[in-house]
Amino acid sequence: MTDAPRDRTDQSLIALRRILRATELYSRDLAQSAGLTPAQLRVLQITAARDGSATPKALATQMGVSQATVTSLLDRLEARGLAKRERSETDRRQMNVLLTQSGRNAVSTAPDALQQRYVSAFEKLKDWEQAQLLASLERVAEMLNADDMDASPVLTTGEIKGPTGT
Amino acid sequence: MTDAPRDRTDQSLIALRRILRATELYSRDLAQSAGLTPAQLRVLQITAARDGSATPKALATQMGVSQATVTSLLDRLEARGLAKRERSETDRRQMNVLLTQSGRNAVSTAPDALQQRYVSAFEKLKDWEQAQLLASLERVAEMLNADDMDASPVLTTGEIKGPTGT
DNA sequence: GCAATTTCGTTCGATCATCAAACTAACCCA
DNA sequence: TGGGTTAGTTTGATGATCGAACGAAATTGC
Repeated sequence: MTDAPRDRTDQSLIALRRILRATELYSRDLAQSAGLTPAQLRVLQITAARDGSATPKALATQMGVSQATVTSLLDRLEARGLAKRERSETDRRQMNVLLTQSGRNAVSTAPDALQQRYVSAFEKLKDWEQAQLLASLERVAEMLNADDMDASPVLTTGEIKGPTGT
Repeated sequence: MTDAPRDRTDQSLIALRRILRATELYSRDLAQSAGLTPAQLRVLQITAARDGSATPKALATQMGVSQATVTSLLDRLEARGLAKRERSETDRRQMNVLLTQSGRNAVSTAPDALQQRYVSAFEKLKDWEQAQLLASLERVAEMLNADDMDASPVLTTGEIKGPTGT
């Protein structure tokens, strides 16, 4: 009973962990090389990816942290002149987070190392290999995501799935 | 409707990010459900995986954090009776980190949710699909790990080296 | 054998991330 | 108009993380 098909499950888990580990360690170096913390860089990246504008709420949701945390991250980024806040015109409760020129610089100065490395390797693959890899990754993502974990930038009205029910 | 024939590279990156995101958010819930922080849980898990004994140095290396950080994590775990430290006999500079019964409990009480979810899905796949998925994951892990995982410098706009010399 | 060096872990001081709870301001609905 | 809801902040607390300085043990050089 040593190496049954069980083995494959384990191996795939190990591979998955290697992927996670590599990217995690990477993201730290990456942020550091831009003089930022991982969390701060993520705020900038997400904002940049959203066309340079985002609300704290959206950031909190997408990052999976509380709004209070986002406030504190924004405070720091603003203090360093990487982002700025502006009241929304249409809904004056909301703030629009905008990147400054410095902020945009920081984002492009810190190219996503994971992305770079991965992309260059991916594009060296043969066509059918790419297709295969893509299918596999999507499958894994599905397997992990199961339910709709919110990948959408837009806010969905409705309650927040919180395990703590009051 | 959703996607125009987007580039495969992009799509695979998106899938990869979904994987990372899912696992990251997951690991937080997971640790919390065990009354621990993610970092603390990882110390316990790594120690458990090493047969219940590890040195701070080894933990620091594997986790990718400084030794000082490990010291502080161990202080907390020890204070809560989840782990304990013992001087090594063979090399009295070293400490052996050991799990207490509580510590072992905590590890098994916090089943790796990611693992659970993934495993059950994986094992539902057809045999050839499993093989395919495994191959793909290992490939991606390779792509990310690349032999020279050194803290690569910043930018390097444009050209990207390909040290894929097997 | 002994001084110099390296390795292992800790302490200290500082910065940052993170949260919950309480709070303000704005929106919305009836 | 007022009650309920939503967006964001403030506050106070805990924890993760690091670098630098440190002590102790091992290793190396000679």
